[in-house]
Parts: sequence; structure tokens; C-alpha cells
Amino acid sequence: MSQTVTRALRLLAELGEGERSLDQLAEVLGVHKTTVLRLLQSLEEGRFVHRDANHRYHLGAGLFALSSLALEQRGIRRTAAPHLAELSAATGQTVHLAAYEGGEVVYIDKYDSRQPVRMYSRIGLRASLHCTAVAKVLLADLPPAERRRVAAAIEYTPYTANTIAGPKQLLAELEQVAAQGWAQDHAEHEPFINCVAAPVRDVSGRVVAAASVSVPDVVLRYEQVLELLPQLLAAARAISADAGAAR
Amino acid sequence: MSQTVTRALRLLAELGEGERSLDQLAEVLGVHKTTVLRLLQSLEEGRFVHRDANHRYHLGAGLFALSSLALEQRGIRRTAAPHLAELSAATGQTVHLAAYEGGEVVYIDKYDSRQPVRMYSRIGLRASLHCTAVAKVLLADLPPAERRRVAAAIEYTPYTANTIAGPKQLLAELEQVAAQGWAQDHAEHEPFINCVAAPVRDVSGRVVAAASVSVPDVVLRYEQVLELLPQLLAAARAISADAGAAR
DNA sequence: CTGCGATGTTGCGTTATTCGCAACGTGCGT
DNA sequence: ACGCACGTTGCGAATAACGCAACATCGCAG
Repeated sequence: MSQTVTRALRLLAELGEGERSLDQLAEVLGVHKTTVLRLLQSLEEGRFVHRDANHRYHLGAGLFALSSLALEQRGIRRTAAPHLAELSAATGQTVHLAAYEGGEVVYIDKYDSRQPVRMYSRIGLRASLHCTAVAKVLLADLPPAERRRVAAAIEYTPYTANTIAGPKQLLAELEQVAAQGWAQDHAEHEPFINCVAAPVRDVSGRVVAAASVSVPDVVLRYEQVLELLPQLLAAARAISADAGAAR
Repeated sequence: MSQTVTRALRLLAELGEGERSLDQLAEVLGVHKTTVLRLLQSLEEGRFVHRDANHRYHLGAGLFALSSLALEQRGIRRTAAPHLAELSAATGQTVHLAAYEGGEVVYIDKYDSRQPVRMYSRIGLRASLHCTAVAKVLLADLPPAERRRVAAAIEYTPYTANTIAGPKQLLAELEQVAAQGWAQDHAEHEPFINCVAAPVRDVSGRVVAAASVSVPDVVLRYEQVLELLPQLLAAARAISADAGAAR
């Protein structure tokens, strides 16, 4: 494993927090500033960092370009986009698209609600596996063996009183999710937020993504969130249909 | 400069094109696959790459997370977001937000039109300095010295018959842009696309970003694009006002 | 205007790190 | 069941990264 690359990534992570000077970065990494300088020069060459007139380093446009390029290449994201935009517009709520990859569930798209209350989520972040609706939808489609393996490996952090507390409970819920074709998060992650999620399938019928609507209960009560289900399911089915027809 | 980091970035760039196997990547870099493997392991540790069940490498969620984190930190992007979303909804056209940094103009946000014809642009990409409306708006606010320096350094690739051909012509146009408070791109970059752009200012009055509307002429004729100006200018002013009031 | 301090940059010798090789696993397809 | 292609590991050689120390550069204050 490459020490140099690891350090470069730590630099990027640090710059993700905000602009930094050379010395600050050297401090954080615990290495000589000469070393940091050279790493930064290489990163700058690749437009991953950028420094302003005051010698402050920022993350650069190359990073953004690469990220949005990769995101656009995800076919499912493109086909989902118009449907999710419409869903967000129709419900006025926050809409997420998430995918399962390599043992984790990651948000790959987000449409903000126009409510003043914004959600703490972001494209690229991991969704908790035991207390989010999207994760339940995605896990519910895994082959039983992997599902059990994943369920056993989760750390069941109890965020709220409703948070699922262990593998047995989770596996039972996943059964139900698989059967009913949608999942919910009834204040299991954030005490005042409820979500519903639905599966998006490709031609083969495998679940390739999950779409969700998240609503703070100051905006809608739990029962009202469930009333959004038909719209969500329709959107998810429409995306699946497009994905099936598209290729 | 760090060879290792440079190689790691080339790996990422290559993966940006699509999934690759270890051997393919070693081929492209022209190094032994062992070397590539170790770089990839470090990148994987930082969640910048991810490999699927078939040992194919993809760009990973860490990259997306970092990118969207950095993008969200740009205050101007956040304050602009609702206004640009509305502008895009009201006009039905593609809306861009761009900023000037270190000698280049970069797109930092984009709202797609719902027209079937999509634009080839993406967050993080550089805008051509001599033939885009956003670049003109941003360059027009630079101090005269830097403006001349930048104008002299541009390579004036003639994309269409209307493309500005040299520094003198560009500087003259920038004068006009500064005076009238908006810029246009009348089929200067793509033969069938017209754009208008307007400046977004912060408290100090400096131009910190440019907002634009881009329209293929199969959708609207040039004169009709100019009719969008009032809406664009209103949006830009609203963003500026928010930026001024916000902090 | 001049000196001082802080911060970024360069040259260079040392050595830790990376590199490539070759041998070894492993899984898929035939 | 066999073979092949592809990924992985151990190890010595050597390169590329490291830190030091001296040198610029800039901003600020006396």
C-alpha cells in the first residue's frame, strides 16, 4: 500500500473541510512541509487542488469534473433523474436515490425539498444499513447468504428508540420489505424524520437502486408520509420501466 | 513532484472513462501491474475507488462525497441554488453557474432543461474563455491588468464563424459586457446554441460568479433568447442580494 | 523606508518506499 | 477436471520520496 497516495488522500479529505495553508496541512499530516508541498503540486497539476492568491489551498475543479463524470455514467442515475425530479416537485419533499455496492449503501443522487428544514445527507455518503429505508430495500434483494453476512456485520448503533437493535430483527424486517415491495424508516435514524423507499429494478429484475422520500415530521405526520407511497411506487416503477426499455 | 500521486490521479482519470481491470490500468500507465495494484489498494482504502465482484475497478463513493462536500461549501452555490432552480423551471432551459479561479472559468452548478436536446457541459469542466457568456461576464470584472494578461494567454480556437478571434476583439467585448451588465454567446461556441449570462456579486460588489441560460436554436431563436434576459438579470440580482444579506 | 517575522520554495544527501520480477493462488470457462 | 487468465504475495534492487537547512518572498510594523 502506498504511503504517498494515502497521504495525498488525507490532504484531500482535510481540504474537504475547508481551505488550508501549507503549514496547516503539514501539521495535520505530521510530516515536513516540503513533503506536503510536493504532494500538493502533483494534485494541483491534476486540478484536484487549487490555490488562491493568498496561498490557500482548496479542492479543485478536476475533482468535481471527475465526480460528475462518474456519476453521469451510472445509467440508472440518468434514467432516474427526470422521475425523481418530478417526484420531488410533486411532493415537495427530499428525494434520494441510493445504490448498494461492496457491502455499503451509498446515496448517488438527491433532490432537495423546498422546505426550510434541510436534511443532513449528501451524495456519496453512506446510509446506515440498519435504520434507513433505502438500505432496507437494497439489502432485502441480496441473496440470503450475503444478507445474513451483512446483517451480522452491522454495528447496530441505536440512534432513536425505534432503531432496529440486532440482526434478527433486521432480517425479519427485510423479509417483510421484500414481500411488500417497499420499506420505511419510522424515526429510526433521526427522531423527527420518517422515510419511505421503493426498489428500482433493471431488466433482469434485480434491484439496482432504491428511491426514497424523506420528510421531517414538522412538515408531515407519519401517516401522511405513508400516503406518499403510491407516488413513490409509481416513480420507482417508471424508472424501472425506463431502465428495462433503455438497454 | 510526486510520481506516485501523478500515477494515482491518472488512474482516477482513466476510471472516469469507465470500469477497468487491473491489467488494463497497468497497460495504460505503462507500469507493472503490481504497482497499479498497490496504488489502487490505497485509493480503495480512501473509498476513491471500489471494485465489484468481478474485480473491475470503478470510481468510489469517497470521491463523490468529497466533491459534493466541497461544492456545498461554496457559499455562492448554496445561495444561488433556489434562484437558479426557479429560473430553470420558469424558462425550461439549461442554467449554469460558473466561477473564475486561477485563470480559468469553471462550471460549479448546472440545471438541466427538460428539452430532449441536452447540452454537453458538466460541473467541474472549464468554460472556453473567449466564446462563452459566463466567461465574458467573469473576465469583464477582472482588474484591467489581469484581464489583458488572460486575454493574451488564450488560445483563440475558432469553433464557429462567430467565435472571437483575438485578444483585441475580446477586450473590446469585455468592455461592452462590463458596461451593459450582461454577456451573450451568439453561436460562438456551438453553432446552434445561444447563451446569455449575468454577473452575481457579493457584498463588496465584486463579481463572484456568473449565471447563464443556454438554448439550442431549434428550441428558441436568438431574439427569443434575448427576451429571457430580464428573468436572468432578476435571478442574478436576487442571488446577489441574498449573498449580500446572508453574510 | 527598512528591518523582522512568517510562510512558501529550492538543493541535496540519506534512506525508507516503491518498484518490478517471478512464483504462487484462485476462479472461470471449456 | 483441466488449463488459462487474472489477481496476489515475497523479496531484493534502486529509485523516488523524505527531511533538513538554507534561501526567497511577502506582509507588516517600527
